[in-house]
Amino acid sequence: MLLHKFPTDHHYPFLQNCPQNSTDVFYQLPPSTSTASFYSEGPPRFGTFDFGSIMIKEESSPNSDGPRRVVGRLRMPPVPPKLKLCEVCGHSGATTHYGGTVCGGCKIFFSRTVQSRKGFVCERGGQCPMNAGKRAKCRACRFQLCLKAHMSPEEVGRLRDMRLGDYAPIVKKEGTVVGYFDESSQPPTSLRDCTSQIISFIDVYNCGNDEFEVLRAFVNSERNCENSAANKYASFFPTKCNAAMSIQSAIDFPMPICEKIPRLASRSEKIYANYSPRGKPIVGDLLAIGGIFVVCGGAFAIGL
Amino acid sequence: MLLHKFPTDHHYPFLQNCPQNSTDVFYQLPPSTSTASFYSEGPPRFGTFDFGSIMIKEESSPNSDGPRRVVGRLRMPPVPPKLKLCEVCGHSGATTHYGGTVCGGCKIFFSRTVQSRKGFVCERGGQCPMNAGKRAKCRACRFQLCLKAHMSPEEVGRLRDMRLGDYAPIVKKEGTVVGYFDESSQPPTSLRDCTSQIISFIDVYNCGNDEFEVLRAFVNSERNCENSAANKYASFFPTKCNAAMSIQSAIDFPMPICEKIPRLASRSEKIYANYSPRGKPIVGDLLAIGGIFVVCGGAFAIGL
DNA sequence: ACTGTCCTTTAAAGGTCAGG
DNA sequence: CCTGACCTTTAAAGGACAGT
Ligand SMILES: [Zn+2]
Ligand SMILES: [Zn+2]
Ligand SMILES: [Zn+2]
Ligand SMILES: [Zn+2]
Repeated sequence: MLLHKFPTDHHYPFLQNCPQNSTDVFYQLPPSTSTASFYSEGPPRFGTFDFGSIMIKEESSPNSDGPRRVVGRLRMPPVPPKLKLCEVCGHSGATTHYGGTVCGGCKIFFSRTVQSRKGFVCERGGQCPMNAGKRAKCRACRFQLCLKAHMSPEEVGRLRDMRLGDYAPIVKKEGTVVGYFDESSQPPTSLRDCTSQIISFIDVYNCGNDEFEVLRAFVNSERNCENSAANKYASFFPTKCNAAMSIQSAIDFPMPICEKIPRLASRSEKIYANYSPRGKPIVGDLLAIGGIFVVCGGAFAIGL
Repeated sequence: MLLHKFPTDHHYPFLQNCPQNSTDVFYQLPPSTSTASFYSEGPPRFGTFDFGSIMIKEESSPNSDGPRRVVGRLRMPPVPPKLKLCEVCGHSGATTHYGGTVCGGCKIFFSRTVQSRKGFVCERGGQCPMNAGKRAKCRACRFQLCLKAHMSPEEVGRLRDMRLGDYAPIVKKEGTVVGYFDESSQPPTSLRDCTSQIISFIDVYNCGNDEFEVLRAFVNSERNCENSAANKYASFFPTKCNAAMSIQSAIDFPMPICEKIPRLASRSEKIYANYSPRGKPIVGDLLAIGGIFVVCGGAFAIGL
């Protein structure tokens, strides 16, 4: 039996009922005050209006029976944790991860899947039932549900990219999850299928010169194609890098825009570069061949 | 000219130089290792490949002269901090706050300005010089520069809203900073001007049913209008709250959608609600009068 | 090798308070 | 009052490790 924490990370064990009307109600002083952290001392008390360690600095009408005004160190008011359900597996205690409201297990599953650059194919038609017990049964269906929950592959690696100074905030757009296939459709295995997918993607977003979206299309495509033909084609090209090219340029002048970097690079910079499907870090994973891009970082090639 | 759409600068600074080959290079062990935090001991050393407190768990060929493989606790590699300049005042050491790259002073200035719901008018034509020494001289110009730096008023209060469970991630759109006036234009004082600004805004975003965008328009407008007529009109209406209405509904059936809440409420929940110019928390600051909305939370009314 | 829980670290929001 | 340095708190990313 696995242990489950409710909720996973953050518990706000504080008052549940807030006053209901707007007549002036001032905080009553607790019998004793301390400067210790409000959040770290003693068991939580519910149903009462307990402000623990509020520091009193000023009082009006100090010995009247009327309300007293509390000024000074007022911590953010406690709120009961709203237990949300994981949008992938339905598990309780979900919080926001990579753009979706998911549990800790689905969080780490998504992160690892994106970083490994693996693609999965459901063996049962792409309609596997998903719950806390069955979520690990089919990785293809689980990942598809992650995407449907609006988890963003490009969020994986954000923290590393920020430290390297290469992070640019993601501008979310409506209907972001495009380019992945429906779970009901078969993954493409032909060059034609992949190409049309990319074209559709570019069409939808009208962003032919935006490398970021291009990368997204590749990452998406990668996930749905056979991992064969590997890096066979990489050796045909020189290793000079140039990712600052548009799709049109790549089509007009097919050329490699990176070299392959092994999955487990030997220098940490390379490892991190390999992890990030966004901006600078992705450089090292793309090739343009014959007018189409080929993702090869994870021993992968579209069609061909 | 009323509307000013700021240019979007989402550069994706792609690579200039990539490593040229992928020969295996393994980490060399440092002379001594410790389990203390890599980040907390001593100044970071740059330009060398120093892994500080890596815990060694496994080595291949332990006493050969060849490369050694390091496995286990690998901390994120240190990177030199990139000192950025504040986009408002030019001060060094800026980091990301409310969507802009600004210094600590401009961060807190922006937060307080948004929360106070005050509007400023430059007394010198809106072109005041701005640097670390002069930034406090003109709040109008400073705030305008904050907006130009893409700081978002709706980011203020995000943390409080998340704790209350009312936070919805902001979907950024192109040219988000619309609805504020140029510093070179005069703030509107007529109902006509304000209305046309709002209409333009709705036009641009095609989001007539999106309360969030409506609120943004109001906050923007509020900042550029006379703070007169105060809450005069609030008393004309009952105090029932209802923010779940569309613009069209408000125009078709003018009605109050909130009650006024005093600036310094006596209950912390209301204080926080009053702080947040976004989503649910704003309830308490809006009135619909005669088909137009009026922001009155901070003793404010549009035109009229 | 994959999973999931626990824990650390990071970026950024928010609170405090002395100085003006 | 307003300002800004300094500090705390939060949400979420990332790392580690034991279980399977
Ligand atoms: Zn889940
Ligand atoms: Zn399946
Ligand atoms: Zn500044
Ligand atoms: Zn000015």
